[in-house]
Amino acid sequence: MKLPGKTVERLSEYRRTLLDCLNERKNFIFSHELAARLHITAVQVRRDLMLIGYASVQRKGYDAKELIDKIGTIIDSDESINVAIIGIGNLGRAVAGYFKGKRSKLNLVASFDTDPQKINKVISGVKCYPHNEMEEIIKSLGIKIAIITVPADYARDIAEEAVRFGIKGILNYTTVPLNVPSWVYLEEYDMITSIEKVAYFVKENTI
Amino acid sequence: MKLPGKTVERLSEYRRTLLDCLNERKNFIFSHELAARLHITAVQVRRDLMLIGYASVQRKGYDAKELIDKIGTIIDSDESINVAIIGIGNLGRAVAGYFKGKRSKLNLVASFDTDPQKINKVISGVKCYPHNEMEEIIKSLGIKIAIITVPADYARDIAEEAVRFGIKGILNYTTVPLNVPSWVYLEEYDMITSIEKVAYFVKENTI
DNA sequence: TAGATTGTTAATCGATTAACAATC
DNA sequence: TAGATTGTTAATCGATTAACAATC
Repeated sequence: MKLPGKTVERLSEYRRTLLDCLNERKNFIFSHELAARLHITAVQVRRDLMLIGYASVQRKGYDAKELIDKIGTIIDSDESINVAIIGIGNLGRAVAGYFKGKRSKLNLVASFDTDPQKINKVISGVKCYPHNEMEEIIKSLGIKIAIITVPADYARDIAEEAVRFGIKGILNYTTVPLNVPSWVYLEEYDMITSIEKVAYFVKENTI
Repeated sequence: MKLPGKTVERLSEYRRTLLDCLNERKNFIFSHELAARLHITAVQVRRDLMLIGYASVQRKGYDAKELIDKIGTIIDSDESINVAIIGIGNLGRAVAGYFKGKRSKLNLVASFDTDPQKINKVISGVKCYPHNEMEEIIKSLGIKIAIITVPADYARDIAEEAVRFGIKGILNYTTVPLNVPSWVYLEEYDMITSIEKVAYFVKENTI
């Protein structure tokens, strides 16, 4: 089932919001409550859940536990997926932090760097391997997703290598747009763009 | 002139690509060349530039220097805008790094944290102030934009304070959706969502 | 000239929202 | 029951792409 990208993003957010609900001992939630927590509309919630074929319990709302499981069957893989962070500087460590304590289908199993100070140490909970062992480690651990947080100048080469070694999905946090073959899924995020966008709309709002 | 958000994002990217061109001593660029570097279509480039009213030099393409200036008049403010990073952990430091050496209208002038180890030190090129001086510093320096990189549990309170002290735009990197008044521009980015999205489409591509 | 490139309108695509009958 | 909530279709909105006349 190939869902719209935006729906996939929201499903990820629904799931985490529902986990919060469970922590609050709130086991059922109405569409408008879920919507309010995420600052979207109730219609959007219902439409997304319609797309994945989940129905509420009438008069009680959505069963948080059930819906969490349902979302899992849609967006998670059957087996766990191994992930690597390439470039374990400040940004890489920040990203690594998000994996800590999260038991999910996504396992952060390696990081790569060229700094001798970092190599073979455990940084932010994950072992850092030298760049020249990338091929071996990616293949032996079956790593499928790479998060690229290297300095801009290395981004293109690193991505090309990662793809050659078998990576199937890339999350690119460098400011360099990457070129990947069609069978590799690429998601790019550029912090500078975001900051400039905020500045633009602040300006427009105050005119 | 209120441009579509997506166009604003691309203008930011055009500008940086054009700066690369100048560094390569490439002073003129055709729409399809600019498009190729960003992996978008030439039509999109031309349409965006149409929206800001920039015309090419026939047969030579766009004048990089001129277009950079033109984009500046559209997306930059007249005066510089002061920015603060709230929470100078790994992510905060990574973001701070993007400001280094960039001479733009956006000045990173302060960071805030509660860790006594960090307070009153210069971290990643910017002085870190204690959390309890936020009001004073935001007001005295006229800080207009806050980048929030604190742990999730503090996000809501920090945002509420920032808004109360005069912040007009927020870039939220925590996983907590924020509630802000309508006159504050809010941009949110959630790394977990992005990673899960990549995992979903990798799965769908390989089915 | 012929071919490449452009700016702009119209058409298409995709995502959000409005409307509403059905349920409890 | 009356009111709240739901799932789903149709309408709207916004963004991208196709089409094309104009320029050099």
